[in-house]
Amino acid sequence: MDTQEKLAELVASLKKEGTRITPQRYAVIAFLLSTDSHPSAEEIYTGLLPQYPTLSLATVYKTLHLLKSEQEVLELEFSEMGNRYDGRKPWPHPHAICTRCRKIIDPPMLDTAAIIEEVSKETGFVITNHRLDFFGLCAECQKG
Amino acid sequence: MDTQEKLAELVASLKKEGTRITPQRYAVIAFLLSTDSHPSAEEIYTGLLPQYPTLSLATVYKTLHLLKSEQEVLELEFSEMGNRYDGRKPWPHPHAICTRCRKIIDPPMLDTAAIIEEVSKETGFVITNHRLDFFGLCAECQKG
DNA sequence: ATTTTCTTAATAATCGTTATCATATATAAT
DNA sequence: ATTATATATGATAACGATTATTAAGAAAAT
Repeated sequence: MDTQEKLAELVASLKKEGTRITPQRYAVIAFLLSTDSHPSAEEIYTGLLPQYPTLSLATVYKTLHLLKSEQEVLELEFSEMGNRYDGRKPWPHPHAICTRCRKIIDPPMLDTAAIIEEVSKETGFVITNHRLDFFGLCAECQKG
Repeated sequence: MDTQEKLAELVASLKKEGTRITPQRYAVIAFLLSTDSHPSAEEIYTGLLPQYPTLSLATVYKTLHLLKSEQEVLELEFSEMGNRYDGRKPWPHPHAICTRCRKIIDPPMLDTAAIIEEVSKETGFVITNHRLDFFGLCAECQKG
């Protein structure tokens, strides 16, 4: 399924639940589905500002919350570098994060299900969410 | 090695590097080594206040930074629930976090080295740090 | 003892995020 | 198409955890 299809589907599903699709919301959603870069709220805001000069950062945050409540965006909380958002893979998955250029990429899937099963057995927890972050230097930043 | 030994050793090592061991610093370090509860800065502060009524929260933060720079405390950043600190196992390791009572426990070691090796190969990153968090309900909170 | 250097306590500043609220607008009903 | 009205927007204030600032205090060096 390509980006356009995903966009249409997501918008339709939101509409069905009674959510109004404003130009601002549409723009934020389209932006999120257009990139693998895990943008921050600020980056979404400044990225859209040229085309939506009256857009408010508050609206970006509100749209992100809306999508989060519908499980349509993954929020990665970082206290140092601010939160980042993934609209393409809005489910928990591992990330590799470059501490120099702050690039975030998705490593090919590890067997997270097996790991979670093990932790669950060892701790007695019912695991409902996870966060697997690997910090280091990306290939490009190793050269510089 | 018990807590008292660890405390003496850590204090000696800090002293050797020219760090002054003030009563406040000693108290924060002793508090951190006395618990597996992964306390917040605020909890350390309020925990010590009865015995150190003039203690400042800023001093707690500064001491935590000092220990972090010496790799003697592990800082777990959470933007929602605030940062938590682990002075007993100050190296990266997995955590199981109860989303209801906010308890944090250490699951018996997974083979994190193998996982990191795999991520490193797949991404080309040099991995220098990691954060493996598993969120859910602890055994007690499943009952309530 | 005096000087220098480091540390503390109190509090102001910071910054990403959230809340507030008057105005604007998407949608449904007419 | 117009209108009604519930909801969303934009501007900005408030928030809260952390960090910075700075005058006063304590430890070490001379």
